[in-house]
Amino acid sequence: MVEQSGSDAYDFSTDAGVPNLTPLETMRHSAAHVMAHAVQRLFPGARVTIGPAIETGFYYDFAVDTPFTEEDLPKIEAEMARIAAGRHPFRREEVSREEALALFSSMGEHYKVELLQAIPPGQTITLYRHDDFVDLCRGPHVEHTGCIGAFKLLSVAGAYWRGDSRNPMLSRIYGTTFPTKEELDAYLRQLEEARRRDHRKLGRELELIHFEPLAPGCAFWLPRGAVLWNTLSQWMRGLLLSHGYVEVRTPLIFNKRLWEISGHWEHYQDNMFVMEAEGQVYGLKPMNCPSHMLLFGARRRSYRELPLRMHDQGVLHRAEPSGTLGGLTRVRQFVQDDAHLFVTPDQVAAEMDQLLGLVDRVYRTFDLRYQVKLSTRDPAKMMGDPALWDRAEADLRSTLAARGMSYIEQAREAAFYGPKIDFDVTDAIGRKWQCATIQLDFQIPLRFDLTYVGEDNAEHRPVVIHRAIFGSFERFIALLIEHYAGAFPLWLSPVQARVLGVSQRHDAYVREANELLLRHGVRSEVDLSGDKLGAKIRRAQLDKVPYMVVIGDKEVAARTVSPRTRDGRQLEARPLEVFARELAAEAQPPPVAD
RNA sequence: GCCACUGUAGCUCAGCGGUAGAGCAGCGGUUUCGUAAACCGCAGGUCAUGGGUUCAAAUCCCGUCAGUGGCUCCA
Repeated sequence: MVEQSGSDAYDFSTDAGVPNLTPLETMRHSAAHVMAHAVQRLFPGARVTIGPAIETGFYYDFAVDTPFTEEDLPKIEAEMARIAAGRHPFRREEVSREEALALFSSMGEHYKVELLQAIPPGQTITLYRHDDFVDLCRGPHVEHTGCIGAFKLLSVAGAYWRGDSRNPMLSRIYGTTFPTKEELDAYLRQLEEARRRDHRKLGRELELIHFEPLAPGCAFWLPRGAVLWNTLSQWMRGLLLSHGYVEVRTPLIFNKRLWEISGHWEHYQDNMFVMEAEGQVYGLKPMNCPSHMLLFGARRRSYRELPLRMHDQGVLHRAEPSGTLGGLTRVRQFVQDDAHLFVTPDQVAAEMDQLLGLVDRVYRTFDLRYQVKLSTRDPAKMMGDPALWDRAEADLRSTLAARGMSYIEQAREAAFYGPKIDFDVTDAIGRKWQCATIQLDFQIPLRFDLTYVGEDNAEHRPVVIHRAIFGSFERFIALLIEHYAGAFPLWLSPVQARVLGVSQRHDAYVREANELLLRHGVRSEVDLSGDKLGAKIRRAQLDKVPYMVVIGDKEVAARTVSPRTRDGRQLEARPLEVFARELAAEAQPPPVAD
């Protein structure tokens, strides 16, 4: 439901200054204090830890013997309301480290003691008090507890202390607050609205996808979902082939020895599906790169072949932990619009530029907004030649800048094998999902001992770029379903037209019109139910069919059709042939090149 | 994997210790109807699953599976 923001008001280790909270964040953070106060009144054993404002509200993590349940929330809300009504002023207090340690030790707040010990020497330590509650906190806060706005507690969750799964699990309560009741209600309504366009709900209602408990994390694609998939898959092929890619198809199952070469066996065995046959151990591929490395290395390669752009829509499997699965956004079986580019170091910048253009073209085609993240080296775990890293990171920054793309840079977030650029898209309920990704890899060519023969007749090491634009078809389609709320643009619509007769007397011409549309390549179907036209229209609307083709006495007599659009417009009657040609033309996919 | 919650007909949900219900969808019939729901009838469920408590369990307890919201993870 909520995304942890980067601005943790208690993270003393990374920010020496006073946090610069917006008024809304200040109010939310103060609400977190009031919630902690309420919790400690109701649950005297609860120990406080941290409780920041986040993008959608606030949370507070508590150490308790028995975790909170949702039934506890109304009680806590009621107690918060009492504290708010008391209008207790927030009081800031600077104390010495010793005073603070003594205070929190005496209170048994050992998590606060641990936080205190992490504060760098010389930094001012502040307490914030209201009524009889005290918390270690940098502030700022609102004037008094009456100023925390219209609040609501939303959910409980487990969360590891300091975000580390080796640490104890704390009990987190999420809440939100807004300056006015109206804004809070608007937010809650917006959450409701978002649930209506959830791809899991629409995917079922529109008969796109299906799941079975016997195949957790693996989607069935129903006929209409399969149309979506195939349409996107073909369009992507066209786009990539027109940009100098070649397509390959590679095996799903490889001998364990391949995974030992690639390093997966050592690091990611637990996330792989492993099987055995005739005494040999095999693994289902979790990614395509090793197969592509084998293909590149299968014969001598010349510099004249580079850049070599190898596309593969192969099926991948990852044994994701059960607790992380969800709808189409996190699955165990998926397909990426994957490619590996084999390039010389000199070609990196130009390839990056082409890729950024491709990514932008694709996301503009679907009106999807994305956020760009550049991840640069972590000196502690980077491998390879630092000069190569220097140049690659500089290339990435300059190509991003040259295209005028705004991005956030995340230092130390790169993989050990090279820097990367990720593109995040937000789903209906505000969660961010990584879709497109561009990753430089200096290590894998080494592991597979890949070389090409240069102009100088000597062997050279290529650089590999892993890249996907949709990311996975599964996740991308989930986001498209939510983005369009199931009302796909014509070229993607699983059903583009449905032919509806006013009465069953018109059935013969209804069938004829449908067949003509099909022959023109339009994805058309008929509604031959005995229902009245109104009911057929209603059903087509709910199915989000772009064109309803109405046929009655007039149309039969004149050999015309009367189209109605999904957005309720009634178009003028026109000859059947004319409509079929118009629709076929309008249903063409967007161009893949200018 | 960890924390919390949920699992009743294809879908949405009611029932919450006395032995299963509605609407929609489906099927049959009547109606032949011009732009978001015609009418009548029928059928459909070992109440996720395995165990336990009880005279009696969909209802209470435990295990398992799956889903949902988070946390960790996402090469």
